[in-house]
Amino acid sequence: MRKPVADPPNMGKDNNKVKLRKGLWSPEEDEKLMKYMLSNGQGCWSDIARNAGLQRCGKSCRLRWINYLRPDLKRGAFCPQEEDLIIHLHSILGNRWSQIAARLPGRTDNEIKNFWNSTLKKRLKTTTTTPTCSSLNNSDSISEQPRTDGVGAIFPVNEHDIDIMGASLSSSSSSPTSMSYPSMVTLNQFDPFPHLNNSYDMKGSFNAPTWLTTTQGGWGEGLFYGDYGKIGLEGEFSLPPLETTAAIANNNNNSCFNNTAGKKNHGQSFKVEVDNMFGLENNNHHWHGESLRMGEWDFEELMDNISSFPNFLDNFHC
DNA sequence: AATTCTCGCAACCGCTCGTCC
DNA sequence: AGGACGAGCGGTTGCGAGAAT
Repeated sequence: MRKPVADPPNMGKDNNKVKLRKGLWSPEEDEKLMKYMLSNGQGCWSDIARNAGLQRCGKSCRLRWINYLRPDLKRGAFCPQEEDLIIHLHSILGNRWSQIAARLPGRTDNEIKNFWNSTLKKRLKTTTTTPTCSSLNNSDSISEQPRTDGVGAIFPVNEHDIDIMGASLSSSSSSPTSMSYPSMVTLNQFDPFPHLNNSYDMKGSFNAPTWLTTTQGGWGEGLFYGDYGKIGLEGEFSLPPLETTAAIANNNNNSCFNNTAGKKNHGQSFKVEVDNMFGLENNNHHWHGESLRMGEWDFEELMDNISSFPNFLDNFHC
């Protein structure tokens, strides 16, 4: 946080040389920007700054709107599902915060980035002290590989990597014993826009896409039961393994998180069939196991496919 | 009670990309 | 073609609050 910069002495004397304010936004500035945006909508940000009567640069206004004032923002702590989704998406996308944010309704890239850097990164790091996953630090070490063509993370390229990722994610999932979840009441009370479709139903179900579905060979128990009390309790569940199986593909209802017959598969290797996962089998993009890296994908197409998971984010209630 | 340390997060900075002229 | 401009993104900074000493 930064100190609000005091109005410079000459402010207003010369409209052409008004010094722009920096630092924290005052409630008055927030109100001005909010009112302007709600009545005029988005446009050229430098015009918005000027027309709204703000001594701010357009860039600053844009940031304030996106990160704080936007009515559809969800506020409060990240719920465990969001955390796991962030970890998973980060393992795929790397530090593409805006891409990750686009898949977390109501969350901003800045928020996710801060959360990652301040919380998840550390948590993942501490989990890597275990011998089973020491060879690969954490999802960071996956994602921060040199990029090709500006494309993000390197996909797990072999079964070992996938296992490691699973181990890495496993203990990163929040345990209810170590995290305090914000209460529903608190969040709703804090919600300045109750009329909007913010969902903070802490008991709500998380209908995951088909590719997250648990099967016999898929996710282990203790993971994503759709019941917060169960999530991560085992501390050793496996990563949504960037894979699916034919069985999963056939199981196209929202039965995920409810598999009680699943067995823990930590330590096991996954069969990776990314074609199924992203529906790429008709697009000449095939998973070649050992050698395929993220940079070789059509990134946008990949993300389109991720986005197309049925009812995923729509049913994502935290 | 005072001081120091640590952490979370709002906001800035610098860069890239796309568009327009 | 290339310069100007705006939007957007990711990295970084620095302040405030709470915890620890």
